[in-house]
Amino acid sequence: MSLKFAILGLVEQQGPLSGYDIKQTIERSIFYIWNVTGAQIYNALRDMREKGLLSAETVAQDGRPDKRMHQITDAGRAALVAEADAPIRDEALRDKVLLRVFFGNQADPEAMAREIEAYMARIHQEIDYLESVERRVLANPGPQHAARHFQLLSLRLKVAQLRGMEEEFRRAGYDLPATEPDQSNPTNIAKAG
Amino acid sequence: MSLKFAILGLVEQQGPLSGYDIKQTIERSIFYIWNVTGAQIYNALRDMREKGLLSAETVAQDGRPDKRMHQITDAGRAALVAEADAPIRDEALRDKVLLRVFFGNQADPEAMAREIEAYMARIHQEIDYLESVERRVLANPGPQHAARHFQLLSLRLKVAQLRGMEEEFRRAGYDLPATEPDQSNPTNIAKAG
DNA sequence: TCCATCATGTAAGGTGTTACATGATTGC
DNA sequence: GCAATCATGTAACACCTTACATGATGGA
Repeated sequence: MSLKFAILGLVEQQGPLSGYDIKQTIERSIFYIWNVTGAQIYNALRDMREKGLLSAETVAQDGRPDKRMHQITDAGRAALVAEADAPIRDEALRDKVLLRVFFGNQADPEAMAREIEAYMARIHQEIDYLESVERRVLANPGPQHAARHFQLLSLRLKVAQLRGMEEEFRRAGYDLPATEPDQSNPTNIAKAG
Repeated sequence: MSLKFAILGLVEQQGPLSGYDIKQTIERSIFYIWNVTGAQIYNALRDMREKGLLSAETVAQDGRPDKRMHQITDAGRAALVAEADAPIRDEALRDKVLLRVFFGNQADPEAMAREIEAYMARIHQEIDYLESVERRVLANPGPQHAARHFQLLSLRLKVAQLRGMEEEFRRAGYDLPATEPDQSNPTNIAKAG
């Protein structure tokens, strides 16, 4: 349901979108929360059209392939609000990185330390990048108060998690490897995996 | 692979275990990292027996059903070490709670605030509980230095994430609802969902 | 010439969730 | 008498990943 919830939310907020647009939008907005592949989106869209949550219109373009622009329907809006109003459940925990840390004694000790430090470097870059996203959101006012509030909150929650981990790794004696900062094209944790 | 990695790690460290034992062990040790159902474990065990990663022996008991005790094989140990030595990849992000926060503007504002505060209360209890686990681990020395180091590290990383979120919710103006502390049977985030 | 971008999809396989089924013992 | 604990499993479905397939345009 979560992927469909995300798609409904994005289509509701950003007008008509193609599958391709949705992929791009996710990579610009909720990449730090929810990761998707193209195949997943096209499958979800077919399903949602069949269930009447979205309506689609094929648009011909010249020099480019046709695209199917999706709009949210009344049923879709109802499904979106129903999900948004449902109680927040604690999600099933599944953290591969923490699992690897837990069984870190099974690995070669020096290799493990290097892996952890490389991971710290990626966390560090991800924090920098999310903060640049935050500044961008703040710089662009726009009228939707509530949408911005929750968008910023989720962003800051994610940053807070990452910062917490970074500090904890430091406390345990691990160090960031020295690197020159690269502002132009920050490695994106969401993409790298 | 992660579930199988976890099972290999536990069977390696805790000697022969039945499917039921593995479930109990997970609930006592890595519940905050990896959540499983019984069905999943029995399916994984069948698979791993067929692939020769585990060997099993059926043990008859009186007054209780038979059980199949599993031991790690050489092939299993090789698979465990191979996974442990593989590079740590950034996992595919999938956080239902942050997704709900991101689209929080689609919900009723007061209901949303209540949901968030209820969630904060669960985070708070989870932190308390994980800290009690940490104290238990510290109180019980045992000879396995490396195992303990990584176990404590993963525990503290998780606590650091939760603390980070708690602070961030507070900064955003959300408050923990007042409750009397219940030490006897802390609500377990891993289980509640 | 080759790669990236735009644009949509199928197919196969892996993983996870939920519901169901069985059946004895122990404690309230 | 009923619920919980011990113990194992199947079946159906939902969801995610990976690989494959097509094909035009525009820039280095």
